[in-house]
Amino acid sequence: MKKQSTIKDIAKRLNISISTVSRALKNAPDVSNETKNAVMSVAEELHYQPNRLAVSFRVKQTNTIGVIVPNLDYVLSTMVKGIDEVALEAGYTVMVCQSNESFGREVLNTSRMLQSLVDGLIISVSSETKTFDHIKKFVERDLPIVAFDRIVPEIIAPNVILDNEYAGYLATEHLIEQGYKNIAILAGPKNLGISNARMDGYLKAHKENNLKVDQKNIIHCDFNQDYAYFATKELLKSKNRPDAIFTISDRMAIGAMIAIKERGLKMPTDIGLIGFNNEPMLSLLTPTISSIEQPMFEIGKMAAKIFIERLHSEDNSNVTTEILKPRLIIRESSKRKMI
Amino acid sequence: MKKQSTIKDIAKRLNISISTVSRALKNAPDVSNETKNAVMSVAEELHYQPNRLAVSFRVKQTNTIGVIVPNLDYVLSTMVKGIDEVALEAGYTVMVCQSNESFGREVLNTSRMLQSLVDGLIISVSSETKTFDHIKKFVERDLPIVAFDRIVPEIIAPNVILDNEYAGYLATEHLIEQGYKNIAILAGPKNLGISNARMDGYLKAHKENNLKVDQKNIIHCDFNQDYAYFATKELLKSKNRPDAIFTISDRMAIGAMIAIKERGLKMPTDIGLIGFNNEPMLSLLTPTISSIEQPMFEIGKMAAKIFIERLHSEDNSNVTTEILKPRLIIRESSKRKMI
DNA sequence: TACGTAACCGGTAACGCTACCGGTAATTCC
DNA sequence: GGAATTACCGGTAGCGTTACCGGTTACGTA
Repeated sequence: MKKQSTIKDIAKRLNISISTVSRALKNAPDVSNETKNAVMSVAEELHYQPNRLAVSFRVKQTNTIGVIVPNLDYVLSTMVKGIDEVALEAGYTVMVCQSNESFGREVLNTSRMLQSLVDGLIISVSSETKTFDHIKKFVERDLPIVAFDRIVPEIIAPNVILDNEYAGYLATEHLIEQGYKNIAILAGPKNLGISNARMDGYLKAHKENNLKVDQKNIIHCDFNQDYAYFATKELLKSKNRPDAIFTISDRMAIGAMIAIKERGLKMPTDIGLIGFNNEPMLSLLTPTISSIEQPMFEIGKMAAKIFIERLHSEDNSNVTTEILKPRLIIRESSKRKMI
Repeated sequence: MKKQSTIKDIAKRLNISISTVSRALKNAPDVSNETKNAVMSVAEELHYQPNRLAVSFRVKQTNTIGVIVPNLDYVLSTMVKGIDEVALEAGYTVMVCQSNESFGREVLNTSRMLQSLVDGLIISVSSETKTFDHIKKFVERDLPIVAFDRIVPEIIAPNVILDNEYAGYLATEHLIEQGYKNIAILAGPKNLGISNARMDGYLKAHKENNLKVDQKNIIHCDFNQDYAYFATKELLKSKNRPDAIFTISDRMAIGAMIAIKERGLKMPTDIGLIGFNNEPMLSLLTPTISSIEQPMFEIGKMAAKIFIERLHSEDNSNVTTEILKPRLIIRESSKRKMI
């Protein structure tokens, strides 16, 4: 381990005090330009790199922001890229950790980060997360938190999320408008907020169109292709089989698609299908699959923006929820009306 | 900012010295069990959390390992998950940064990390990276480095990579074995190691089978669906059009597929196609597309394993290159021989 | 001439923790 | 019974940096 040069070295070299060097380095007003220049050039010469650890320790600020996500799939990794974008811009380093959808892992990550490693947290909670004590610890320490994608109780932290209800509404409304009348929804786990909100939109669209909802058309299953496959298979067996399916993720849509094809049904004529997230592959399948697109990058940027605002403001009592709008992407799988 | 309790608080509470508390907390042998228990319980009571920043500063070790990747696509994010896995296991925190394939961003990230934030670096360099001074700085400071996925000159750091030449060989050999004779390759940028290695395998397979390579069948283009699409379109126009295409990424395979379909050619009869990475969507396309699978998770784990070994060993002069084997996944797009 | 005021700069403490040295009391050994 | 060993524990320095409080010099101003 070669010795890193410090401000002390610079001071010794110039026969000035370390405090002057420190001030010169940060361009303080009470240092003459002459000494500033001298310091700068010696710093250059010695390849001086400030020891961020020492600084952070001293000023109790790390200038890094912790990001915890359940995984790094298409959606989340794009959101993280958004966070990265504005964080870097603002001079912060981002520390990304994955919880792997595990509550324990999430708690571990938060507690490690809490040990003075980060100035705050931007988090998308795992699907297992039901309690929020680990997050409250940040609040108690007055460290800003913002939640994104997956919601967290508002008392605890501001949220940046998609308008999931509207998204569900949009998808369902589109199917109804295309003449589908017996629409099933492959929802996520029963108590997952993100899933329920999308289902609310589904219900709302039915109500507005005076269609009644068959409870058998509401399927709760895991966010997962295989589950969706089996669920769809079951659905299609029933005598009053649905004529359209709305899945709350594209992966689930794929599972549904496979079951539909196996059954020999044609999309969109026999049955309609619409997914969620608009992953790029959807336009490559036959038929191409409709989906709901969310502004992932913007959600990430917004989360980081709010985070940094809170970091710089004294009063963080106002906890807001930022809701971004989705967009409906119509493709072959759900478009049976010709214009 | 509520005051965090420190070992000083614990010491005061028990009327013992801070050094004893420090030792008790880390279960040192020269502290009686009695005081250890007392310390532990008071620590619990005060919600004591060690200040990792102070510790890291003091012992000049952060216990975090920096990871820099060009992006977080399917392949890289799985590799990162592998790194995460063994790092967490070994008690390290992982700090992931994206360079967005930008050299400038990569340098920025490395230099920030170098400011005593990490104990070393696991990196997959950006495609723009041609010089390695920013990485050498780690070496100069005796901080371990390991490169993965994208290779780095061996003098600088050990590598963990796929056997790209063998992968290229495997794909090409398979196409030849299926009776294709005029095989094109959509390679990456001209000076990208990863791409050239795969091309070497392509050449080797030809040589071994006494097929000569038509230079017009070697196309260099960006790692990108659109480029691949246009390149393929051109290829298919030529009078002696290829009867098979090997692309060095799945995204490129998709681009090629679209061009092939547009041209009205059937896979695998008219033309064969094989991609690279085995992204999950390939099995959903019609036809399903063959590909080369790399052990992503294992590469990540291996990189982290080697990294940690180097962290703990004194002598890091032996710089190795770990080469993992790919696997050929045969699907419809390239299988025209019935058995 | 005396004094106020900039303009600079230096000294020191402190952040929380650990490493090291040294000390005391109790126990063991010949 | 004296020396050596063991089992604990305390004091202190210091990691690199910044914040704070002073101090010195030079220059105006009355």
